[in-house]
Amino acid sequence: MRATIKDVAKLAGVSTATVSNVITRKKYVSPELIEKITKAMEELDYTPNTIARSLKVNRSFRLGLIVPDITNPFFGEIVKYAEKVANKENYHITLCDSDQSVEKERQIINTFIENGVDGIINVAPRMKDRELNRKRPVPMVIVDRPAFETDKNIAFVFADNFEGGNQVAKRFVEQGFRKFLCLAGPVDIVPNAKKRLMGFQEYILDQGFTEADVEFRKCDFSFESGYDVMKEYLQTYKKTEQLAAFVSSDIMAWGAMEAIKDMGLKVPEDIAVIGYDNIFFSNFVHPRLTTIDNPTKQLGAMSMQLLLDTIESKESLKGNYVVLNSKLVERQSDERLPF
Amino acid sequence: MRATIKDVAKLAGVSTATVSNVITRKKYVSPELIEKITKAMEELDYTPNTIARSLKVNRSFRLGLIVPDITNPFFGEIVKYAEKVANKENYHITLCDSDQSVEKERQIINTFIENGVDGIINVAPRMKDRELNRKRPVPMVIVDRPAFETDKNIAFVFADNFEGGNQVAKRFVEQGFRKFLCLAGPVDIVPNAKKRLMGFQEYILDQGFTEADVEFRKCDFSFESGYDVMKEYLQTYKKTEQLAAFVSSDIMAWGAMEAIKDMGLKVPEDIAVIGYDNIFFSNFVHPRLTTIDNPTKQLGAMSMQLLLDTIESKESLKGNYVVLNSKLVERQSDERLPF
DNA sequence: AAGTTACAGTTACACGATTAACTGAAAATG
DNA sequence: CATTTTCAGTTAATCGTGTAACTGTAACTT
Repeated sequence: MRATIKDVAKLAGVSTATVSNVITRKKYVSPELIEKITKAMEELDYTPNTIARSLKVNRSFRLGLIVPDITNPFFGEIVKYAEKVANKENYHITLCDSDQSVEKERQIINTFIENGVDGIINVAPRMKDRELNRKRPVPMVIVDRPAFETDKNIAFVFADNFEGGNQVAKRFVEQGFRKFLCLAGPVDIVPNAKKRLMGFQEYILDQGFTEADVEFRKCDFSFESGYDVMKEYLQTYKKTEQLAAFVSSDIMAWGAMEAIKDMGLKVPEDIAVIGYDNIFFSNFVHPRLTTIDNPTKQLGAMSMQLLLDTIESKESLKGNYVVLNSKLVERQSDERLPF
Repeated sequence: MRATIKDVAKLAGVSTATVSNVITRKKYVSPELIEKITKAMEELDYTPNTIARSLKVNRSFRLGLIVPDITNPFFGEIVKYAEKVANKENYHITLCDSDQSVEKERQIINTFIENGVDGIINVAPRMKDRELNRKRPVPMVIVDRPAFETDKNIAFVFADNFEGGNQVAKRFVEQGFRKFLCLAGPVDIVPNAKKRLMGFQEYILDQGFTEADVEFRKCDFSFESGYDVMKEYLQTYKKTEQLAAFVSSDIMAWGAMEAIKDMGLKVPEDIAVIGYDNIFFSNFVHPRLTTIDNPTKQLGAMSMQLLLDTIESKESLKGNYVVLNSKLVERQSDERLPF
């Protein structure tokens, strides 16, 4: 049986209050007693019962973390860095995978609250803004997704995806491309997917190109959809000049590049490709994928820091926006060549 | 403020015991009271305080999960499936990333126990057998790693990596290769890395080949080490016939294939490659990677099921071994060609 | 020296649930 | 009808902490 604070108190010949005081360091205890108590704790292999403490102080030192798919290294990285800063401050993470289902997301949030987490980090939620902003008894920070401003104890940490789409377009235009395609993500469901597309389109149109110069197709961010949609697009494609394709997630871009190869075309010679996310392995697919670096490390670390700061300060989140920068990382998949 | 069981009892005009009984369904309560109490719970938006319950019943319904690197999709998949079965039985997962450090692993286990988890799943631990087998107050199941038999409330779920290495060798030999290389993982630290190598070597030697026919190099399972070690190997490499390379993790194999390309050679024309793990994306690198399917789904699901079963039955784990099968998945990276 | 202050350490209650032991009225028994 | 049994529901203890309120001694004040 595990030793309790009473056992320690008895062995050390003091009251439980004194033992508690040496553990929490909230009151002065004489050096001799500290010594005696410490010895007793060691002898009994005592370790405080966190659950009992949680009940008493009404804090669990646990944080709930929701991701759409832990299998995706993009989310894996966010989790990793978020966890790093949580652990440094002695908080623990309860992870749940929502499988991209709004229903599950809802249910996860509820059980998190029942389980008494001190805060929630919700990565790329699929919920509608309105539901997201519902008042909850614990602070929640939303990662990788903007929303309309609010003050319901919630905050947002995300990269500016519109600007990201912009950068891609700028790059293509500056290199002299004149025919554009965007394989967009699920623009109806994922706000960032829409932002990427809009940033891309707007820049190009601003440069004097016409709607006919910049086509787009809807996908769902998965490898398969990148492959399928690109393949279908290429059925009716006639090469007249080098096409510039913005495939708005790396995983999807890998799929699109496979489709291009399978159709007997080459990247970048026939079709230049730029992705989005900068997943680690994108540096190693062939050709190395030019992409927008989505700052996972900062997304994870900053959102967690923000959450912990508000928990520790006992203040409320105030609907703050933390907007991070993305930058283009130039590799080989988008080289401009004589056609 | 959150409503408590007392508030519900008062509003419904009954004792807290009765409320508790309708929640836990352990005793008969008349339909009328159930009705009244349910209404009261709804009105107050009551939800039981899990922490208080945990303290009382000495169960937290939380499980600790340790992985070496959550960024690696191989571990991501294990986590995903483990979590799925845990949630189905209303358990929650606390995830920690050990960053492959034994010291962190040790510390994580300790805080898990302090935090009162009901059980621990330790994926691919880096600890030595002896420490792993130390008696602990909670059951622990070890995933993706064998160990010497023991009965200290511990169990093991893993795939037979020796047999996996065997299959790779068999495949190569049957296809008619006669010159072999193995880029092995960290054989001193990770038992499975050693098993893969041994399974590979033994089969080949059993077929009458000599030690000179089958070289090996030590790596650390990372992309970079696959790249670096292969590149270095190729410095002194003279092509005299098609080489068969077993690169014992997919991620490492991607690196090795990049190195091969960078050195002006081709896969599989000059060097055939087989990986290990069957990470999702290995189906999509170019050429599609032939590999051993490491059954992540089963590893995750079965280990969790085993853990939950013993927790629910209040029995102890008895050092059981659950050995899963792996199978070769044939793709394009190992095609045998006229040299 | 009497009265006040300071303070190390203890007593006892609270956190929110579960549950063994109890109560008392109705039903069953002979 | 008297006695036992049954059982829905209550009372009160308990889980392992933290902490406000209290105690008693020693030091300080005047």
